[in-house]
Amino acid sequence: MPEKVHTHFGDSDGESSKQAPKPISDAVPAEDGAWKKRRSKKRKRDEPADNSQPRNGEPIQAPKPSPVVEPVTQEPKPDTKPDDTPQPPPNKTQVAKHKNNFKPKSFSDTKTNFAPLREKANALYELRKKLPIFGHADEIRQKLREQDVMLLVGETGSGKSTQIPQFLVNEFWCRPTPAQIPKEDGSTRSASVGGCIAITQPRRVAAITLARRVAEEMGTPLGSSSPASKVGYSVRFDTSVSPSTRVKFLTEGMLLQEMLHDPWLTKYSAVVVDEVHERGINVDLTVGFLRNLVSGKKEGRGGVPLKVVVMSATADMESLMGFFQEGFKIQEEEQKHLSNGNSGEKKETVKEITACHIKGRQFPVKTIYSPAPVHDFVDAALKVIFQIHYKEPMPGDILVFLTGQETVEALEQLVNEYATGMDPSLPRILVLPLFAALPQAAQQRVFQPAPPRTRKVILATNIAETSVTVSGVRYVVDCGKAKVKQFRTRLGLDSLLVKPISKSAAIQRKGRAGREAAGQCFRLYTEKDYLTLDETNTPEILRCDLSQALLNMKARGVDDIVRFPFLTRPPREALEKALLQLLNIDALQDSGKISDVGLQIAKLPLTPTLGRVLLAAAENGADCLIDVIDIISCLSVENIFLNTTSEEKKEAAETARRDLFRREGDHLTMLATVRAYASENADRKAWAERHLVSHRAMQSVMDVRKQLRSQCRQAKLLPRDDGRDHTSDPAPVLILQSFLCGFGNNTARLVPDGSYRTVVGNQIVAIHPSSVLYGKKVEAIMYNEFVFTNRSYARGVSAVQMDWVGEALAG
DNA sequence: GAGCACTGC
Repeated sequence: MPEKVHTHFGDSDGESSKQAPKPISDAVPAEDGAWKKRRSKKRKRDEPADNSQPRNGEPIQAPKPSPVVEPVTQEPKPDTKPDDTPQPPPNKTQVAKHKNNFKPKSFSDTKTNFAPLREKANALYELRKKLPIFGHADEIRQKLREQDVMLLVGETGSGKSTQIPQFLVNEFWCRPTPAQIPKEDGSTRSASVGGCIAITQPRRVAAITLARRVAEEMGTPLGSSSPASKVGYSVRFDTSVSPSTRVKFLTEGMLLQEMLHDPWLTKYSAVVVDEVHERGINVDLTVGFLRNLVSGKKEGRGGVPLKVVVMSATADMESLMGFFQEGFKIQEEEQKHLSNGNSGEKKETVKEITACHIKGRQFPVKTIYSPAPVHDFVDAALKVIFQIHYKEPMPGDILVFLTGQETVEALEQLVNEYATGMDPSLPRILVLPLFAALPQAAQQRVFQPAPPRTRKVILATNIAETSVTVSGVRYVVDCGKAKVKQFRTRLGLDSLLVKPISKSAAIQRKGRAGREAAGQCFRLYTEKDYLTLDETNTPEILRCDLSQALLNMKARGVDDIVRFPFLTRPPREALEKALLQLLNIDALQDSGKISDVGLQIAKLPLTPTLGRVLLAAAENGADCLIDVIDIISCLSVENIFLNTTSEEKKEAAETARRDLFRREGDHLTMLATVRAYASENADRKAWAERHLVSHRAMQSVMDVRKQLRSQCRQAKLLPRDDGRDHTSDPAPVLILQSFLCGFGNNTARLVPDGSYRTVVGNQIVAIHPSSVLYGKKVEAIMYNEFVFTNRSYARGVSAVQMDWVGEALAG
């Protein structure tokens, strides 16, 4: 019997609310967790026929003009006479010389006429002047003339990501500088150092969007569209730069990759590290290497300084300050040590790290806590959604943060159910789910404006916290939880668990309500609970398998891992485990130095284990390698098989996929799928739809495959001109044995009670239901992933023989 | 009987 539900949400800010909350619809569920019982009638969500989706699974992008143009509330300040006005267009003769195959992008029509670009830039300049950061331009320039390291806290909406590079690009220190660089034999060579600014981003879309925006603001074409382009970007599978590039946006991974070849970053005068607060493992490595660079002697740069700007949205700058100061202190002590006894020498001025805090432009967001602890946040969210809908004026969409697909779909169904019983005089409700596994076209619906008299209710996972901005949101409902992946060193297994978020994540979620107007954030937890949350997110470096990070460091000559400047030092146990794993796959010599195998693996865009598999396959011949590359490509993208959620489709899917399934397991099934997809020359998209295979995922697979093949050709693991179609039958035994070279530890054998137990550690493990071997009993299995969700699952599973496992483990 | 979010010459 549905009870009458009253709004429990008090107003925590002490501001008196205008009126007492009204009771909301009678039609709100009574029992806790009622949604859990409704899961049986899930509706289908298969990849729709749509040709407009971007290629290679590029994350969704809101169709908004730019990531930085914020609503303007203040009067423009008097003109500050900046010296970074848009550049005059480069002369036409220069452009005309390069007539051949520049990828025409959005600037194709302006290849020889930059006037429109300039006009646009001039118009944008008016907007730039109003950004909160704009008034700080001179201060920032001045500080960086004197110091090499700057920490910059810029709240959301401050404009830091687009403006900082433009403030700096015309500084005197930002020009290419002739330098003498010592060679190994003691002589020197002349080279030019600097001239470019790099700005790192954690995500690909962000790097590309920002580059596009800054190019517009600077009145220059983007990337490779013209040789005169001053702004470019570089992300995996897509690099767009020109000989004149001065400002380059890149992903952190890309900068790390560049550092493998150019450890002194000689192209750059400055590196701007953006979004440090997100603390992905790549950003930790980046700042570690950068600290070594700025506090060292810079011999590889011929002494030319590198400016480093570290930017964050949260004010936790103290640890970063200490981090860079420690680097300078160590350097100073070393110098003191060297010049010992020479006390008359003038002491160099102590280097300082400057800091700058820029207020953001956000509208106020009122926080409303739950007065009592919430047991079922799906149920609580349902009530709050209708409370908002009944009480609050239009317009104003609602963004609800949930933990995963399951809770999103459950709440979706509930909201739709109760919305049908609503008073028809009320505005309608449009429920839109949003999570990464959702097909592109369904994700795009979130960005379309709501029909008239309709309120959008977006039910999202963490994807909406950082990766995606939805406009129109004035109300945020935050369940206070998120799924977090945690690597457990001792068990060698990943867990995906629902955990409370951090304060800074809670603030981030709340901020999503104040981007366009004043908003409200309903927290489905008490204020007391909020106060007990961690300040910041746990850095990824404490939560993941470190073997790839360590191999990266070793490949850059960091032999003593313990002395590496970690922003947060991982526990010794985790480091040791990673070292052991690298030793196991022969990536390291017994001395701890990197081996030739290790060096080869480090250059591959793969985890060390997958890299090892690739090298092992190469030893089994080119045919085997070609096949293993196909499989590895599948393993390094999202699931290639679509979920078949509806009953009718399920049977059709089984039939359609039957010719792809291989009894050897998931690996050979993936191979069959890639081969069939690749040999489909007529219409791959239709083929994918027929077989319920994700076309988006397969496009990424083809990108990775192409990249890996080309790298293997370069490394002479594959013959140069292997243009011919690969048609020989696969050799399952060789393929699986190659995989065992990397995954020998990821094996389990069937025990008499019918369950599988790991060969190393004797732990119980179940085959994941997504596997073709689900429910099958074989002598032994090898798997790519060992994950704990509700129980321990092996994912990416193939049948193997125990004697192969023995051989692989014996080395 | 199941899928937080990112990323890589």
